[in-house]
Amino acid sequence: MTDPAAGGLLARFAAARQDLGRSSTAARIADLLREQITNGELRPGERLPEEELCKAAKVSRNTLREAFRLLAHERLLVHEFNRGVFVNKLTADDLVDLFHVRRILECEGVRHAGGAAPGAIAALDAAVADGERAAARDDWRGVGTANIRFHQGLAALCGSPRVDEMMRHLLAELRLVFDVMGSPREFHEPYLARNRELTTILQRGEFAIAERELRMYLDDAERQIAGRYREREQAAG
Amino acid sequence: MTDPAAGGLLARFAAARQDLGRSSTAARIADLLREQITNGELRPGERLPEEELCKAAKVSRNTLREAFRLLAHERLLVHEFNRGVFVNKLTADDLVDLFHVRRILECEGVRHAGGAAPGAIAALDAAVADGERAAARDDWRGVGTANIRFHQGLAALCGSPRVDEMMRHLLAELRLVFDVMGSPREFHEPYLARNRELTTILQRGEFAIAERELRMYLDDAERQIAGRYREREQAAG
DNA sequence: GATTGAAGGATTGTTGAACGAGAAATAGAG
DNA sequence: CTCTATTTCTCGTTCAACAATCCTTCAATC
Repeated sequence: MTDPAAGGLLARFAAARQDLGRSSTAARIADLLREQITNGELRPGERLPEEELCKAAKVSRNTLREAFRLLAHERLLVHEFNRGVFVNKLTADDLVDLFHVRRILECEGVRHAGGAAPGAIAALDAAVADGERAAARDDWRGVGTANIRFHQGLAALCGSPRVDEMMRHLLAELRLVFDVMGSPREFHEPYLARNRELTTILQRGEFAIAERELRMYLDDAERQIAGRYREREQAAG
Repeated sequence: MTDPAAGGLLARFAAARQDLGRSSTAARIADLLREQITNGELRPGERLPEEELCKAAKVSRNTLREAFRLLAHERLLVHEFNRGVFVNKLTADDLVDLFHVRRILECEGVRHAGGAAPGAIAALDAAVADGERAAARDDWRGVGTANIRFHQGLAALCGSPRVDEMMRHLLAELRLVFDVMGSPREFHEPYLARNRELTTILQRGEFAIAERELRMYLDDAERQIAGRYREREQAAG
């Protein structure tokens, strides 16, 4: 095909062509489902009946099943043999593990931020600035989205496509938890300033300090979410 | 269903029952394909034609497609829209990234091995012993399998199900590389002693030393594989 | 020789109908 | 209430069909 040594115009043209509507219906349905899960329309524990969903989506049941398989690997759906497919419902253990792996990946990124690609720290700054702008116009969903981008950017300091993908999955799973957190404002607001502070420390090249700060931040966030989880489970009886 | 507080006999029975033939045909076909990929019968770059494969496996094409979707998330297969499904072929960049992420996960495990679950270091010892036994009877495939178990065990020192899964995928991908490594004996033999040494250091509780040793080990392994890769690509012209 | 365009064949992606198996719900008896 | 049997629902799979796309081959032109 395209000679990899040819760089420039031809390589860019080929790459751009690759993106033009070249996705399967199954992938598109998976995107749709992912969107509904992460924006809260499909809730944790909810069952996804094939017949209903394929009619609503106007696709065949086989195609829907392929989409389900695509989403199962992101842990957004849980496939239970002969019982159907459910939106994943995180347990307290899941939460502990999620934060554990976040610590591994995000702290690794921060620890080695000195060797990160040129624009990686600038991207953090941009995410924080976007969050601040969204807060200024009371767009708390936008703040949440910028926050997610910020954390994706911390792991991206590792400069590893596989780490990036793992982090995407972790953050998608974490999105399932926002359900229990109540007001987006109340949840996200305190972290805006902390994101700004972390970014400033990183820009100063104080990576060990940044790592320490990030650990405390993640500990606090975990404690907060776990606390709400416990309340929720007690309220459910 | 089973009361989670009921522990003991009933919980163990329910868990065992969960494993009894409760997998779909799609999952079973995926297992079969995974086995063929990891033992070298299906080679990197090879295309998997649906019509042929579904006839050979005696399943319907829809079921085979579901199996493909299941394997794509492990990066063992690459799904190219409208062109078919291929056994993944690792690039030199993939190799660098694989070792990068291995360093993150395995070194994290070793660094914090002091807090690992009680049997975790014993499991490393068992894997090394199995490798030594396999070598003694000239079973070099068995040595390779024990080596993989050893590395899975290093990451398992983290005590995280998500890390375990990530590591499983990394090691499965790495299996794709063994194709280029020639003689299993030549490849695996030097690492037997190093696995034994690493385990001994861990058993002595010298975790920082173990981490240093593991980094050198992974650097050496990476250099070796990358060298063979370059040779192979030059030989291919 | 190289390049382009057209045609044909192969295969992928999707659809819909059908059927069997397993789980869940319901009904009836003690 | 518990237990058992039956019914209903839906999941998992199969099959056949068709449209769309890709790949290969061939012919024409420079």
